[in-house]
Amino acid sequence: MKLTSKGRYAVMALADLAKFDNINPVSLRDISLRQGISLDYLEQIFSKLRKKEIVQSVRGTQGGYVLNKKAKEIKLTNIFDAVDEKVKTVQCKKESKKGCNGKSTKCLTHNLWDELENHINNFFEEKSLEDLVKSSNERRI
Amino acid sequence: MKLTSKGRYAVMALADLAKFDNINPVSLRDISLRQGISLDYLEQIFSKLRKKEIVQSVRGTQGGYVLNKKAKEIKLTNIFDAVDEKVKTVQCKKESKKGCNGKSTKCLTHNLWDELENHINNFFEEKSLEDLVKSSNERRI
DNA sequence: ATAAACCTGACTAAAATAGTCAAGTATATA
DNA sequence: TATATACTTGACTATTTTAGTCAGGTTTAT
Repeated sequence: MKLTSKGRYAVMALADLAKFDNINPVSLRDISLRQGISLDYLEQIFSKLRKKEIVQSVRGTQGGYVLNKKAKEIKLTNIFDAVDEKVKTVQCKKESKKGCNGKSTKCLTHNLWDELENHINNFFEEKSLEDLVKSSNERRI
Repeated sequence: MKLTSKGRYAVMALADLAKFDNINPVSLRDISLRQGISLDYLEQIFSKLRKKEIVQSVRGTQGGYVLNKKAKEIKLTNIFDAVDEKVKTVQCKKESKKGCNGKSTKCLTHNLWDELENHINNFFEEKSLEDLVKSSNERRI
């Protein structure tokens, strides 16, 4: 099990955005340079973030992106969700495979995966962008 | 982020083994039939479990596998570890990329991934095979 | 003897990942 | 108004990972 770059990049980019988000929009080019992420790839990621209304775009020269909500209100779960990085464990019900068809022969570990999903998602739901930026500032002192 | 079949199968197979582990070894063929997992794939998985001393093999007719420790002592973390399914998030130190070389320009989210790893691993470290089998029995009543 | 079951390594099709590339459109500013 | 900056979109692709299969073994209870 691993976290993919897309999810990591999305969080890194937004943390960067949250940190430098004053009045002016932040360009992807700046984020690309600061975080070492390909500009083209960032564009794909921000396209998704915009569709889910996590960021707003400002076109033209001096344009860029701004957060669409307060950093406090943007939870990690929203970010991962936007870039299709939800935690998935099993889909037992898909086909009535041996040992798990949702009925009496429920698979031995069915509930385990549910628990695991909840456990991980709880983490993502508690953490906000603000938490990230704060803790990075604290470390700076 | 998703859990792979290899990890799931390992846990499912061991839960099955723990449940039917009396005196006689349990053959992979039985597990394969009960859990709907390819026999050949199970063999690959059990080869790893054996190398990490989670199970013991009994060769020959009437052979199979038995747990090498008590179900209570086998934690999920041991299982995932054995089949190379450890949770990995980032390896910032690998190359001194922009924004994270382990020094002052530590990447904004570095600590987040550490926290996440710990959070997930805690879950795996707390759960034992016995917990799985128990809860599946309780549900049966 | 022989069949059941473990054991090993090589191979592969399909999917996912991590991008690149190309061709735009919008707009602030000189 | 020319132009450079920056967003926008969609198609394409190389690489890696996953989830197995396949083909050959070896061991041992009966």
